Amino acid sequence: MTRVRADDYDDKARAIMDSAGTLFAKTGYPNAKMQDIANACGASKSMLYHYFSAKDDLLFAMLKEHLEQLIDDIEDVPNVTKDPKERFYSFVQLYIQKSTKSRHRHVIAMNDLKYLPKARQTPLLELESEVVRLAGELLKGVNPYLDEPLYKPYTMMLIGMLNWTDIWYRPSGKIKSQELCERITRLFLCGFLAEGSAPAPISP
Amino acid sequence: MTRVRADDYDDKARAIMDSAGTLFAKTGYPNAKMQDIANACGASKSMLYHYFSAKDDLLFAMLKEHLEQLIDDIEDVPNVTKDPKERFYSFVQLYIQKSTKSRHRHVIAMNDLKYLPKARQTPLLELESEVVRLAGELLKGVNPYLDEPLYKPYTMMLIGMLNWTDIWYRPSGKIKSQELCERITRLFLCGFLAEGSAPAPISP
DNA sequence: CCTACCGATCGGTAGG
DNA sequence: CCTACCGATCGGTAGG
Repeated sequence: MTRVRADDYDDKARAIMDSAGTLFAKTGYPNAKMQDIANACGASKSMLYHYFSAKDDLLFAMLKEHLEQLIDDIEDVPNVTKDPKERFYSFVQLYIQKSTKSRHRHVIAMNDLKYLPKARQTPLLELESEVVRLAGELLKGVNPYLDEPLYKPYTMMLIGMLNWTDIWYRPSGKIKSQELCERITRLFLCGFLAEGSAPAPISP
Repeated sequence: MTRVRADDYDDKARAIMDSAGTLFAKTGYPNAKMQDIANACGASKSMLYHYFSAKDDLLFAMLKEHLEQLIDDIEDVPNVTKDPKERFYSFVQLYIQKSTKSRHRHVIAMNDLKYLPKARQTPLLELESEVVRLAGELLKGVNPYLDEPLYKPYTMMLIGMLNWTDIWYRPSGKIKSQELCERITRLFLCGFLAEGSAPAPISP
């Protein structure tokens, strides 16, 4: 009989990633000491190293899980509705109506990727490119009349607007997240649909 | 006769801030070693400490100068034109048509402020608030018909879009910076002007 | 006696 | 799971 991994191994690993995520988001990866993370988990430093053999591994696992989850969610958007504008709105919702955990990881993905060695950055950068590509597809669905090279800048304008909400927006404030989603969607679509030659589509 | 500080003292301090800024922007503040900065300057580490008595002082001086310059530039916008939409366009230009140096410092202000001790963060955060306040004033000029608490989120949508250009936009690419300024201005103003009750202004 | 630097090294810290 | 400790690193300093 070979010894098996404890049943709650994955649960504990996730709990560590959550505590570490909160800390990384608040202080930045280099400022967060392994001892701090251990304290935040109510565990010892050695216990941490049982689950993640290096600080980099912890950051990498956290970001990989986050980006893969985000991509899954975006890929699911077309199953929700066929209307391109509603798909766009669903995408905005994904970014704004996130859990605290997801918001933290998003901030970390933006700020702390550069503290990983190049070789570990690459697969994560590829996942980020995939997010951008999927967002671009959604934009093409909304307004197919632009020149191809223009979708990238508009995608980035949108993603910039959405990413920045992590910095300033607090769902506990006056503006409800639904209202913010609606305002961002209206603002962006109004300007984006006005671009390019947009002849009335011919119904078959 | 009292000895005076070398004539080129300020020039050299500026040259150090430029080299350090490039490094901080690329690797992040904690990853940039004083030795690396010295190497980038073609100088010795001791020389660095002659101009900045600590690494934190270097970061602080750089960000203070950058934010004060940015605020000066924004405050000058009303002198360029009276038309609110043209003022808005000038503001967008300030953010997009930046020098490499300014772009680097902007990235650093976003990412690395948290590596300063709290007491040194505070004055810089106040300068950042002033930038947001001034941007809000410009938005109010363009569309004065919104409820007061709504200007903050729209200001942040705009600033998010603008800040993110530091990440993805390369002026050397296909899209010229003027075109990007125009597209961002069109996109934002189209959606922003459609908001709120906007009765036709009565000409006197 | 000053400022502008250099080569060398110390004291403290953090990942593992 | 803890304490003790290492090898390496790095910000900051002292002598000339």
